[in-house]
Amino acid sequence: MKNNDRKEQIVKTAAQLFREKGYNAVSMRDLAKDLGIKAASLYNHISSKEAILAEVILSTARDFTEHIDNTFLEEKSSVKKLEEIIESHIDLTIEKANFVACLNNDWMHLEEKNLNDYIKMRNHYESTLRKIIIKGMNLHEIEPQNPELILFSLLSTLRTLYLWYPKNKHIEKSVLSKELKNNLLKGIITI
Amino acid sequence: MKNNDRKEQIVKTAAQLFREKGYNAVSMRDLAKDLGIKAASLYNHISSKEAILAEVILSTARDFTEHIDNTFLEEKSSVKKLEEIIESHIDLTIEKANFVACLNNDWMHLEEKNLNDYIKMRNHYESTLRKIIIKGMNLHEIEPQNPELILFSLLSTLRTLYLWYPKNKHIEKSVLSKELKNNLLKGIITI
DNA sequence: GTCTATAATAGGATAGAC
DNA sequence: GTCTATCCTATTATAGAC
Repeated sequence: MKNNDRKEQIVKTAAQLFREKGYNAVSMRDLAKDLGIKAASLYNHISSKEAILAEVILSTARDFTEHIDNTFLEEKSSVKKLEEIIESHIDLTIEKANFVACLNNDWMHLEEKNLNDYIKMRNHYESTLRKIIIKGMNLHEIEPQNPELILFSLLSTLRTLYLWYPKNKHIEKSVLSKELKNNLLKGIITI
Repeated sequence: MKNNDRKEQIVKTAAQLFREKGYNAVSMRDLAKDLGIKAASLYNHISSKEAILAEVILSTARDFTEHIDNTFLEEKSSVKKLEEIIESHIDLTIEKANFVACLNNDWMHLEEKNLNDYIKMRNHYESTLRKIIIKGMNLHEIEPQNPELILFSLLSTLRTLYLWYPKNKHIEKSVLSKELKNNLLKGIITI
């Protein structure tokens, strides 16, 4: 097996285990067992357990960052931008649920430098979303409310979609997208 | 110090540490250190680390269960009941944020029997809330949508309020309550 | 009720053979 | 690239002195 395939496989399997049991409850022996190798062999592909976590979380954080940066720059209404953001969360949740779950649950187990990078990206994400909300408010597209509360109620739902989706896989993505937008936006959009 | 005071103090301190670092990242030495005693002394008050977690989580789950059971039995509209449920989440989050955080993050580290009890209570909670939503839908108080999605988008926000509140303590509870109800319900209530 | 000492186990990581 | 063997440390929990 080529080195990079193996590494990818390790990271992917780790994401699944971390999601199920939490980072600290998964041992390198557990991970190796799931891959059908011995724990020592893992270190030919990765430098440490934390490096795996960093790969899982930071790659996913970069995905989210890229999406919102693109959306931010578009020439569209704020409401349309919020809809695109909702869609990007649905897409990423469906595409890599275990990675998104890890990002949500285990970021605090990153060490120094990786933790810093993650927090920077998260702050950037929230601040970009905040700008979109406030601009929408100024242009009377969005109800004048506490923007922090809107930011929170939106993100809290989008960030935990990974908990809900597996139990409701039967729902069409297009239906989910439409209903979730309705659900989250109708409360904050001027009629 | 009386035995029960000490036990309460242990559970409360544990909840704070679990919230900050996650159950598995907190050692009995860490916990003892915060209490100014040695790890071995903890076992005069509690039987195991997991028993502390169970106390934290199950007591909080019982609080939530009691609240929703009371609300369910009242002679009020479904929307009024949802407002009461939102309020109970705000109250419990403010009152015992660390406990609520643990319940959300560390329930999967409960063992056999306690895990079972927790999941039973959670299922009961969700099924009661589901009934309220569906009744409201039948009475045309709530927009006809996928009830599972409404259930999820409500709960996802209410359950993670503990993440948001500490950063926004300056907001008046009455304002938070009013704006959050607006935010969460206006999207699902018939105009 | 708290201490010291220690048992028993599990964890991350490395060395070196193949 | 994977293995066995092993190091070193950390962990939960108990025994028994004070």
